[in-house]
Amino acid sequence: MRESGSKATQIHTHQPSGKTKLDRRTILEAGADFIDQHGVRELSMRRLGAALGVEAMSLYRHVPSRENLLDGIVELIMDQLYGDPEVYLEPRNGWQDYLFRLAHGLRRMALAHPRIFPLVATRPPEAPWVRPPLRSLRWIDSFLGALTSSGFRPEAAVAAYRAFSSFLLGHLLLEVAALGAEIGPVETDDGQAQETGDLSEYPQVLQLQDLLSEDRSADEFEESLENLLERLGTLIR
Amino acid sequence: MRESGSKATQIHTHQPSGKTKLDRRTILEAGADFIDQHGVRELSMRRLGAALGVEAMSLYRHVPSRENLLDGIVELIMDQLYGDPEVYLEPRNGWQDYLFRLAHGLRRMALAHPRIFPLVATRPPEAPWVRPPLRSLRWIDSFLGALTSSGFRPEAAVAAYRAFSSFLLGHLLLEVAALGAEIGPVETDDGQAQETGDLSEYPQVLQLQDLLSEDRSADEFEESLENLLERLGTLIR
DNA sequence: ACCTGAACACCGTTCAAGT
DNA sequence: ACCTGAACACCGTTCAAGT
Repeated sequence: MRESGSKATQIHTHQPSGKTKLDRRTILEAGADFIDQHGVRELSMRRLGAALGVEAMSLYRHVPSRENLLDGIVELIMDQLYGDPEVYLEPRNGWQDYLFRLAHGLRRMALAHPRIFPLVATRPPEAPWVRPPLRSLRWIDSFLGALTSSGFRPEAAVAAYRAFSSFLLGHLLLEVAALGAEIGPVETDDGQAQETGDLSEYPQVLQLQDLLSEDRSADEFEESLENLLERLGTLIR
Repeated sequence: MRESGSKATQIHTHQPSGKTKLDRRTILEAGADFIDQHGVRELSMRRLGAALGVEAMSLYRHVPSRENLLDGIVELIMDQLYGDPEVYLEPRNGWQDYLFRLAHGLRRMALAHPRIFPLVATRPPEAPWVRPPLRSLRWIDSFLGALTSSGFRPEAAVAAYRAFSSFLLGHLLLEVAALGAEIGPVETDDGQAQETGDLSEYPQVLQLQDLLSEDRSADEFEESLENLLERLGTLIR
């Protein structure tokens, strides 16, 4: 009956049986699990309560609303980045190594939680200049510090922060979207499960379909990141 | 009582008084208007019905579900790109001019409908290789044709399509998010209206706050696009 | 042929009541 | 102190009934 050390910081499956003490953290973890398995659309307060073996209304003792719950889940997932041993808060081998590790850490996070990442990308941030996917002040501070301490002028560091955010957001969102299409149509109970129809009107698409369907996302990520780092290098002076 | 030529292809405000014939197109336009004004979260079938001066259940005669309605709205907005006189379906002054115009056309669309663009970005596409924000087969075909006819090998054209999509998605999503933050907190009835708290733990952020708050999105777009076009140029052979 | 009323199975959220 | 039952005001969607 006893569960093994249940304070693990990673996301783990919560069975209805595991009647832990029900604090905010437990609820957020269960919520993240739920979205990983069934998608955001399926997540209701009642169902999440049921998953925790508790009446839905009990959640409101620890979480003020469903909106706040979603924000909390995004924050929880972002916090996993601190636990990633490959990612440093301070640069150790120059700013390129720092950015390289940060980018790959974020990519691992996105691929580990493909159904949560769209939330990371689209939930309104707490300030307009806090840009997804680097949604936490602590990481933004770390980012800017790493660059200014490496010789970037303030303007250049901020420009780098913006270019970095937009590159990661675009690439990772497309990558998890492609992944989501493979995972499950549970999210979409309607028309978009439609097969790709008649392509005869689209000769280019028809002819290049094999190339289009190929998955080159890992290589693309590497190449685009390398290009970005080079470009950012020109900002130093 | 008579309205001026009401077949206009642009989005226009539908008052409850304007009892048009209620077909799918009318419903989609009213839906787009509604989202522009109140955000997706506020859009319910009942409220959209009311906005059209009709009982909510009547909508189901023309639209199979709310999900399908949202997809239809995205499609409607994307179709506006065909009406943009600055954007060409066929290249007229080389592939760079073609891509430049296409990118700017998409940006105009995103900025005209900042609350709809996140839907363009995140709705599951009809095939995994159909990437937002270029969500239509017709545009993808146009894109690939423009590049192959300009000397891009098939692999290079596809690589360009991917890089172009990811650049636009990242940049435009961040741009409309920043815009949305300025527009209205109607979307967010909860905690995220919080003011930016104590920044004393984040010295870099504190020091660079003015730079961070500056809006440089138009310049950034131009510069990043130019850089992208240069990079794509190296793919020709 | 097109719209509607009533109904069903859900929601998020509140609050007095229970233990 | 923490959880619950019942209730409120909403949802999306179905379908027999109205015109």
